[in-house]
Amino acid sequence: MPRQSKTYIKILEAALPLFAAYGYKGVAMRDIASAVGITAAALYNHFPNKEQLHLKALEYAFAQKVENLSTSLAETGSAKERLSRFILFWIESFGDNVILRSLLQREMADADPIRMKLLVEHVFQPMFNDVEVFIRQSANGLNPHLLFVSIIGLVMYHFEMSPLRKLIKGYSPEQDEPEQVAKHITELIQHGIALQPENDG
Amino acid sequence: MPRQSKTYIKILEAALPLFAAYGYKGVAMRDIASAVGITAAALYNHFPNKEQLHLKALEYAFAQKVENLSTSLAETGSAKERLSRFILFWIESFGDNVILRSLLQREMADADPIRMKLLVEHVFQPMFNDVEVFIRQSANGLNPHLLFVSIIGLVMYHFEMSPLRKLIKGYSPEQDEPEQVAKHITELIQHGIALQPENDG
DNA sequence: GTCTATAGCCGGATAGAC
DNA sequence: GTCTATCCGGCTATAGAC
Repeated sequence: MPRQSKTYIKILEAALPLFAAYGYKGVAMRDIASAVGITAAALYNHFPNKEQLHLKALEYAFAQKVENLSTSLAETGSAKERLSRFILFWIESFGDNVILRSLLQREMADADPIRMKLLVEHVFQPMFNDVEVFIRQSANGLNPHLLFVSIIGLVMYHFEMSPLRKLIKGYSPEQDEPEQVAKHITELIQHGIALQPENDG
Repeated sequence: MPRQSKTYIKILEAALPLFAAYGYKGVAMRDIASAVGITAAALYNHFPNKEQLHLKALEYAFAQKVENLSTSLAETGSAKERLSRFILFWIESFGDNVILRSLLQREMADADPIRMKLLVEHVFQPMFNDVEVFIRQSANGLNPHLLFVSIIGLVMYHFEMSPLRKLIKGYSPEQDEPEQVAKHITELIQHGIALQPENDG
């Protein structure tokens, strides 16, 4: 395949933070162009239209992540260790990374079929494959699919809610620390909240 | 305060599903007007501009929900029952309701301070107040704020991911049933996933 | 491959008749 | 309070010179 030019990559990398912050419709071709240092007309030498530029940018952002998957989730260590690694990987890859997290957030809201397929192929399917066996043997009776979604949601929502959570009374900044979030989630998933047992039959 | 006219309410109710589906920038004043059955110019007899219409629509959508809060979360029953009621309330109010869920999703992505404040005042703060005591006494050592976010995230993400989850291998439609999701979440929060204990000290 | 200039369209908002 | 008509700005995309 033909090697991508340097400008091509520069465009993708300039576009990603803009799409993340303002959404597809909130970003003008002029905005991307000026972030790169060229004019809007020049963009059309590299992409046929805005939609394709957006799609290639998403692909560029998420395809890179796949490579790190299998290596960082190698099947070693205790169940507890592997769970911790999985959670930490999500936090570092998609939670604590404002750009990737916002892109994911906006894509799920728009729910465009083509982009959903892209995300499943590059992120969620490989991820699910890597943890399915682990999840299946660990979870006592819990459906693997549901549990997969639960763990991801547990991670992502802490970061998605960060602009809002700060406004709830009693908030303290330490709750935004990735380490605190990771610890909390790991603890919760492993043991639950231990309600006072009344009739637990 | 002056009573809102019938058309005023009709406009809000016509606008909400549009904003939910296409986002603020994805909806034109002409779109809202034609959904109501009037012209765009007529909208300006009721709202000064698009931004205010949007804000009033959000307020209308979420303010209604507050009233149901305290009644449905009355402080009766066992801890387990109250947890179940809380989870079920979120699922029925914001998860299974495509419009409210999508609105929330898009607002959190945009993170506009004024709208964040609106959501906190009308939804999250009252909700947190209602469950804080309950959460505090139940959770052994877990931070109430973090746990509050965890429970909400656990609920919401199942629904936010629904357009994407269908594409992951091994998906079955029953996983989308609100009852299944509720059961799964309640079970997970209470007991965790029960990893093989190795050194749990 | 980038520029300037511009076509063509769409969207928010206003003016003024009814 | 709603209409028609219209202004104006911003946007995607193209044409053509360099």
